[in-house]
Amino acid sequence: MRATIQDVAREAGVSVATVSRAMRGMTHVAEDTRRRVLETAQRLGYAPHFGASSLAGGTTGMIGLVAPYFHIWYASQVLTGVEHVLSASSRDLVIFAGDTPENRARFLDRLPSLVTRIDGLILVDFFPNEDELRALRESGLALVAVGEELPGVASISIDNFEGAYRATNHLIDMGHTNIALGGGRQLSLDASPVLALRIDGYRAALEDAGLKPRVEYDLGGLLSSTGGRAAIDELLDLAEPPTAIFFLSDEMAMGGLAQARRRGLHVPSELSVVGFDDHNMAEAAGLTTIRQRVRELGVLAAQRMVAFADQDREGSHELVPVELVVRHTTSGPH
Amino acid sequence: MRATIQDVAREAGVSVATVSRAMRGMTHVAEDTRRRVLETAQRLGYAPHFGASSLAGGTTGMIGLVAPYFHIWYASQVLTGVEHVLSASSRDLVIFAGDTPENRARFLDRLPSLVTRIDGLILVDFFPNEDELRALRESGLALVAVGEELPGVASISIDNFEGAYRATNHLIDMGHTNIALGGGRQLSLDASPVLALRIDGYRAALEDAGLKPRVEYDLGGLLSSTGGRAAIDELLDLAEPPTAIFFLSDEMAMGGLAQARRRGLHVPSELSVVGFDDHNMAEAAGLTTIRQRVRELGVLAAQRMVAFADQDREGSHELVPVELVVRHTTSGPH
DNA sequence: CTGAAAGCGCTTACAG
DNA sequence: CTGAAAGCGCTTACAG
Repeated sequence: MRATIQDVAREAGVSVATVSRAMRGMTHVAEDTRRRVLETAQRLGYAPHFGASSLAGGTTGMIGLVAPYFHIWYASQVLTGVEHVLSASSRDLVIFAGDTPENRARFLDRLPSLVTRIDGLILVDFFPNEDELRALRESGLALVAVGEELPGVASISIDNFEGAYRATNHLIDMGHTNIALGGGRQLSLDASPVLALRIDGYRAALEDAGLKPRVEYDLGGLLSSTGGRAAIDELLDLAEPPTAIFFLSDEMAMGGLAQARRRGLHVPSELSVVGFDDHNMAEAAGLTTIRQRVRELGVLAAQRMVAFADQDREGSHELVPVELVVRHTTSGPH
Repeated sequence: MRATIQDVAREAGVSVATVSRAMRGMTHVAEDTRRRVLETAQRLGYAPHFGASSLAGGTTGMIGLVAPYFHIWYASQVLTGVEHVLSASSRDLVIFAGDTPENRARFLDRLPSLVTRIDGLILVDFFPNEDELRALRESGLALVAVGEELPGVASISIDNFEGAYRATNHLIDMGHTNIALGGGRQLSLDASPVLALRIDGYRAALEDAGLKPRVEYDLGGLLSSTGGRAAIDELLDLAEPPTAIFFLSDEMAMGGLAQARRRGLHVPSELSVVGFDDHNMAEAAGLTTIRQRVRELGVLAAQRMVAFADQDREGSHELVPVELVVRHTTSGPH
């Protein structure tokens, strides 16, 4: 049988109220009493009943996190960052996947039932529309968004525009004028403000250098290694192939790198390649890329969430800087 | 204000007991009544209070999962598999990281308090020692282990021995006799039965083919891309370099591939390479490897856990088969 | 600093 | 099929 607060109270010769106070480190408990209670609890293997605490206290100490997936590099990095902070402050993490539209809808439907399960919710790349955002707000949960700026809610993201600008600029600095964008031709940009920002950054860099973006240099393909392969194939079919390509993600870039090699295109002498992410395989691939410290996004989000417990919730946006990492896939054009 | 079961009962003109039964789909409720209750609940936006339910009912509908990390390929794949199944059966997933010895200890210490938070626990690559296993058992939580066989607990893993055997055998079939093992010189094998099994598989394949394992062919390095680089460097320093290498993981193999290329060693003509995992970047790299369907491990574990709710818990071990995927990094020796 | 008591919102026998 | 009531194990004013 589990020991209850009653058992501890009896054994320690105090009331349950005192046990409750002592266990939670509240003030106004004599040191002597506290010691005795803690000792007794330890001896009986007592741990408060979670449900009873949350019913009586109104708080759960659990934080939720929704992300599209967990098996992709980005989300898994955020997850680890969040987990570290939360476990250090002895909160637990409940995760929800919102991969398909149905799962998202189901998740949103469950919001009312989540309110008694978690104290706050971290949204990773959630990109809610107005209705969804309203539902989220009305839930009353503490909210932190990572990966996007959400009006009125605390949010954290990297500077996507700046990252893409720098990647492109690095290529321009090396003398390239014909620079393609791997993944630039996307089906639905509305769904991902992140990609839209990167594409804008690429364009801005070109324009600031007096270069004209060319439609045929916006290459298709998903941001995966398969997409990178497709982009390279498309590039090789161009009448005037570019001398450099900026891929919107490292996985895509690495897929592109492999395909370029396969098709006999030497990198960087015939084609310079820049990625985006600094994926954990990027160093091995020698890939020049934009490093985004994703784990840190998770850390900051969790810290923000933990801070909510104390002070009140402010909805400001925080931008984490990115960094250009030059490795071996870029050089001047020949 | 949240609506409570009282509110619904009053509005629907029934008792709270009836609301409770109707909401949970229990039998012995008139269809008419149920409809009315559900409608009212819907209208009031009622959702049962989680803490109250678990306090009164004794069950939480939450499942825990511990893994060393979540940002590594393997764990994140398992996680996604588990999440899919659990969310489909409307259970929630709470995650715990046991990366450092301190975190493991902390996690184990919290076991008594977890009992009222979760109904069951999925252990991913946990490798508990006897004491830890006893603590786990005594918690009374439903247990499922993935990645290892745990005496007396339901467990699921791939056939590590067989996978390594096949990888090595593929190399032997192609005519290689000098086959190195990337990652074969590990510091502490006790900690990872998984690696021990793979190493055994490699040795067994050699011996079955009448080949002698050579100590100097057990290459050091962690199972990461950095480790792969180190292994290749070590290999190139050997007096009689092997013509093939089996890496204990794909990330390691990909790191090795990159380093081989950098040092001017052509794959596969000068060195054949086989990995283990079928990591999502392996296809792009053209890497011949052993595919382990990790996501499926997660699916099976979660299904097993869900089944526990109904029937009783049986502690059998389930082996998920692996598969050799031949791509472009292997050929005969020259 | 400490205790008695109400209350949190459910579920579950027990009757009917 | 339905309801009244006890009970789950805490926390929190309120007194003292």
